[in-house]
Amino acid sequence: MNEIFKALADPTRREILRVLRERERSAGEISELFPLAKSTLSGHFNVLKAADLIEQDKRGTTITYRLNTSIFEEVVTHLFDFFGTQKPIAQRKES
Amino acid sequence: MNEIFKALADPTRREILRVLRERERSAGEISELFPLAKSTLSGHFNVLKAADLIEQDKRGTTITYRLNTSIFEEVVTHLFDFFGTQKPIAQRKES
DNA sequence: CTACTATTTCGGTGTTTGGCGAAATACCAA
DNA sequence: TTGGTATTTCGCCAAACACCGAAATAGTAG
Repeated sequence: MNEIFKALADPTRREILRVLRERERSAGEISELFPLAKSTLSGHFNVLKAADLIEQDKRGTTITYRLNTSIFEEVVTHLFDFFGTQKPIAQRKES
Repeated sequence: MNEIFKALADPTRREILRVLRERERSAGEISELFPLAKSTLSGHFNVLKAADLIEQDKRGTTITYRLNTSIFEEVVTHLFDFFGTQKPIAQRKES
């Protein structure tokens, strides 16, 4: 969960997710949309992958990235954990 | 929005939010729950305040923090913007 | 005013992060 | 194998971040 929030903290990575929302794209296609070095983008892909926010699949020398939408529910669930206005879901024993 | 995600990126800050979810607390009370210097926590409060995730109110020399739950909807809306599985909300002219 | 308590601000330190270009890897085609 | 394209990994650097303790601020009580 920590990795997800860390990944979402960077505006470039959020924009990558937005771009992938429309359709999957190769690393090269994505890099054309950003004024950043490919190596920099590659680093962002790694962070997003580690957070399980994107998935990759490779054909030939081309790597295609696609959004992992299933993670979305997890994030929302945790947000409820901070902000949910109803009574605690369960009594946490302390903290 | 950027400030919100940045604020949520740190585990200590997320834990502060969780603690404030139960009830509002003074800076001093919060600091007892964490193995960190008060000055460090104070820095975290500033970040959370800047992101509008918490509100403060001061009586005498005691400052009480409380969760701003209304921001929650905003965050979820933006998450939909990344992950929402339905058709694009609106055609963004480019990117 | 002095003393005390609650909290923040300041200056510093070590670590993490985002950026780059160059080199490495991987695959395909000639 | 040589060459070309797609992408990543590797140093490196500067900026941002989390943390601390000490000093400053602010309020209350004597």
